[in-house]
Amino acid sequence: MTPLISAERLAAIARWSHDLPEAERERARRGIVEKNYAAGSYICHLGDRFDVWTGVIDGIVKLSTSSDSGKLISFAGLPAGAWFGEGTVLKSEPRRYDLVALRETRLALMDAATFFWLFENSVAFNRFLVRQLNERLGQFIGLVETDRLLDAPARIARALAFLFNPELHPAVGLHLAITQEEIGLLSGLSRQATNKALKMLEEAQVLRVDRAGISIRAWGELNAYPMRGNR
DNA sequence: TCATTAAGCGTTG
DNA sequence: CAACGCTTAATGA
Repeated sequence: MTPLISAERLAAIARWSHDLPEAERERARRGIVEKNYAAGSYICHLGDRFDVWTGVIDGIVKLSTSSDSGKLISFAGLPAGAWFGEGTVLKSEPRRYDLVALRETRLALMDAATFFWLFENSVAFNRFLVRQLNERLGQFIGLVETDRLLDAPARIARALAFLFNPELHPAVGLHLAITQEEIGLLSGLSRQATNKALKMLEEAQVLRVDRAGISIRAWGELNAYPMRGNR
């Protein structure tokens, strides 16, 4: 049902594992199982205990929450190669948002004991964690900025820049298979608004829209959008 | 009034 | 068959 991850697969989706000495890498592997989730299904709900550090093998995971009034808020999408949840595992607290599989998704789940063992014993692992947290911090600062701009193309650009981030998601490359509907779900926009904004971004030469996917020329160009004046 | 959305449907690759 | 474009009716600012 939930088999241990193979060494090959771990190498393919976990960039961090490459930097670990063989013994540590094997120890990590034996603490990771694979699990499948159907499209649209919840991986966990806000408030749930979900004490695993999680890697995306395949598919896309959406982080979202709803306010008391029922308004939906999407944070980020996590594509293949992303690892997340270190915050909640470290603090051993309930999840602060819902996790939804946007499409058929396969996850790698590392149990908390293994995570803490690496945290206590592996220099390489900690180096990865610091780099990842630092990269995320920069992303979330940008998120606040675009939240106040409330500009549809800018919001889309931000969501896509997160997905394409080479530091966090090295597996993604310059092309990402994602539908416009999924992009809309991630950025909290309708399908029409998403389509319109994507065409504007295409017009601005920051990306190319192809069937069931998005291509970018360089991550920097996407991440820099919008470049109006000095603010 | 004008803009935006979800839903349904036709087209297409 | 799924992604996308287009139309339409509802919603609301």
